[in-house]
Amino acid sequence: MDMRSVEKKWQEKWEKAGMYRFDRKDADKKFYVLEMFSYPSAAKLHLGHWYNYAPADSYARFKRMQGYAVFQPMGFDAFGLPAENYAIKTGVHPKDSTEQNIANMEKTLREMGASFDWSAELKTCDPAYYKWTQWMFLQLYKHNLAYRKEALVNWCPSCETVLANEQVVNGLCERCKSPVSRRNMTQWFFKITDYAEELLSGLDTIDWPEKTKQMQRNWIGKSTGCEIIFNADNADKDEIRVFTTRCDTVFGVNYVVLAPEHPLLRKLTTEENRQAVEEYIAYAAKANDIDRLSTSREKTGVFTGSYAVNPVNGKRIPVYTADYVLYSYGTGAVMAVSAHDERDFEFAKKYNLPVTQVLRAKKGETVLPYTDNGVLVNSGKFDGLYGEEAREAIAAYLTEIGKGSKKINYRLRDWSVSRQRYWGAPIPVIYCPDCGAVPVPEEDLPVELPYDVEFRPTGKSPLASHEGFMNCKCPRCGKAARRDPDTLDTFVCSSWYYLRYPDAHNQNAPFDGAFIDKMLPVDTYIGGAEHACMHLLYARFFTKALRDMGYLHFDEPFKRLVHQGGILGTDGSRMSKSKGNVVSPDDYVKEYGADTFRLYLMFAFSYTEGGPWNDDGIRSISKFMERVERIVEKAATMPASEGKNGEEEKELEYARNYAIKQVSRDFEAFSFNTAVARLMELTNALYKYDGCKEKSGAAMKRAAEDLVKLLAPAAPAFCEELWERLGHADDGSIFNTAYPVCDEKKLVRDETEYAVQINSRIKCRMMIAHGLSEEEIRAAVCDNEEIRPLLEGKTVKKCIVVPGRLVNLIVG
RNA sequence: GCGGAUAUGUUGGAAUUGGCAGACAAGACGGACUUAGAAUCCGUUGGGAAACCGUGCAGGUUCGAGCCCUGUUAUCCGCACCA
Repeated sequence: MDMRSVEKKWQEKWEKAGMYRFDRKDADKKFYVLEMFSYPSAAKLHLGHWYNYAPADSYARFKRMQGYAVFQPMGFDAFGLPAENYAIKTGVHPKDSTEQNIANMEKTLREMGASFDWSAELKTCDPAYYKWTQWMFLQLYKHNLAYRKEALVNWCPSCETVLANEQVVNGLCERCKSPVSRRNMTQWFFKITDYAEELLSGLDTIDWPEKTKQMQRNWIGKSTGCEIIFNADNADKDEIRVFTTRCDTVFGVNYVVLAPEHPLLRKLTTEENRQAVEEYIAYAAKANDIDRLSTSREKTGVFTGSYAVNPVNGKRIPVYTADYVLYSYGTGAVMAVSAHDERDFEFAKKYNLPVTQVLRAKKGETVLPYTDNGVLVNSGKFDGLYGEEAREAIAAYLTEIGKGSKKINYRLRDWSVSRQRYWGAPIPVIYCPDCGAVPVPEEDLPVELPYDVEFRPTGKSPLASHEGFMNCKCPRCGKAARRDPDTLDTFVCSSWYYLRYPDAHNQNAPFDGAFIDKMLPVDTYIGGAEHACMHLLYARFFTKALRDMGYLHFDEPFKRLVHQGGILGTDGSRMSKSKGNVVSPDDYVKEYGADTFRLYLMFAFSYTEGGPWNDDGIRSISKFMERVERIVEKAATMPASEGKNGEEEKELEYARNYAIKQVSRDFEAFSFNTAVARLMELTNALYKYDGCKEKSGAAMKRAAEDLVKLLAPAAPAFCEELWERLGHADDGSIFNTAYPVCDEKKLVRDETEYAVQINSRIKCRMMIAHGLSEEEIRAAVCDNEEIRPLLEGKTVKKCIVVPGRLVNLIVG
């Protein structure tokens, strides 16, 4: 078969018939399959795109044949740094290069033969789309979920922009790998922390890979403990609040530590210590995140000269500052219990601070630092209590004396969304000298991104130097005002796109609420695991926030999530231009056709595992398809007479029904490689049957038709063509026919081969008729001519029968 | 350091979740057809002469373990001074 022209023929037919266009009337039997949309970074699809989209499309086609009204849209996450960096390098405007890339990618995506509903296509850089991204910002602002504050932010000196915490990897910029430094800037934040608890508990309600859920749990980082107030021993009795999960050790506090950024630090520093503390603050600010994050880094710190009072025993303890305490977590201050915390212990040893033991091991020796649960000692009336019980009692006591209370802390921090870059959605806020920050009125949206902007980085936002953009009137008082020169993090754009697709052309709202409630959640979402703590968390946050605003009525955006594995270079490492191990799909597609390539991708890897690229088997897939074509051709031309339903025909029927059952199951589980294997078996069975003397054309055709149907999701154009040759030219498309259903009765054979074991060792195999009782099976086995001699002079103590599998005789 | 995953023939990978390990392929070898074969079809293919032995390694539970438990090693991924 000439794959290229057959593919073209069917792709045009599908297009013309509008086959994959979702009909709103079908919303009650909808099945929303979504693949993560892609960034239009390259002119062509790379192997990763194919591996993500092609098998996922096969899954969508499978659901369609099962009778669902499948909605499978595609679009482009079109804003972002790479286009801008490319522009800086080459001078090509981001809008132009992005549009060019999108046009090219659309073309190849169509050539892939995927059943996307292109009528719902969206591009995040389109004003018709980002108008609503800006609208989202305004809603969050209106509901106190967006706020502006001066904050220490992650700053990438090379990209000259702020990065979200999630975009900092090991202290390096996720994109350009330069060391990230910290800067104080006024930024917009989304209050994702308001949803910390629900983002955590909601994970138990969704069908996601356990690994990904665990990553989100760790990222949210819930920890239950106690906030305790240590009053400074000064005139103001300043309150130093610390967070601890181990309030059972509070009698053993040896000192208190403030993070170098802590607001109380300068106030508590005495004159004679001022110079040392100032130097330390400067030292800590300079240390970049790589140094700071290293656990092996030696602990440093300086004494402030001040003291604080331990609320439980009145002890006067020194106040230090040290950068092993993070300002961004908890209260930015900790109580140090040298005897029962490794870090505090190390610090105390280094600076010769006392170590007060307040816990002892229940059994055996207590070696300091002792950090496990222990029995309290030197803790006044709490002596003798243990672990959780001790913590409860002390927390109650602290509450009683007004010096603390139970507290839950999260590691999750608010999401910083301002970016000092050009190629993104402008933040819809105006700064008026009199009114301050004023949101742009909804009717004035979108705030359009101007084209003629100097985007070479200067450390300032490129938009800041565009006077036409910046100058405006205050929407409140009408005075001259300035726009926010920053753009939104592109993750904002991708946090709600799945809500836009079903209603992609709505001009009056981001989506029709009633319709979206019918179409969402996404039934199956497919994409890479690298988004675990970013996109997938942000999208959940947006859904929950919009729900609480009343715009939609479901709790989670993605019911089921599947990650495709990564395809590595032939050398086993990640594909990259610098390593020169990039595999291009184009040549394979040109030589074998898209269907063959798709089928190979499904067969050669375990979908969720991926692995190093290897094209050894692609010829065999091509051979397999030719084999299918030949046998289908043969079945199509045979006279369709019924046969005598002999043994051979029963075997073929068995193979046909077995394939139906297994392939359905495997597709549902994204176990495509085994599904293809079962189809190869069915093909082999057809050839075997074809070799028989007495064969029935009808049985042959039945098997061939089901083979083509089962294979159709994986090789769509190829199977359309075969379906037509099987005499269904008038039916339209194979994808409008019903998926085969397994007849369980055909899977029951008259006899089954059992393995026969004596004392768990296999001795022989024998055929046992279907429907015998365990007693009858036992009798048959004992009477077997190979088994009988082995039982002589022994008694059978026990007989284990596993139906359809084996019999195990325990003899003594 | 913490958390998660993975480890199976020469190779990619299966194993109905505790029941015949190695499905389906690739590769190799042999045969048929052929002037020819990189086409097609059909065999063989974990080790061992055999009893038997074989799922990273060492134990355990069980009639029975690739699968469960304990320990251990290697690789990958995520988090990492989170108080």
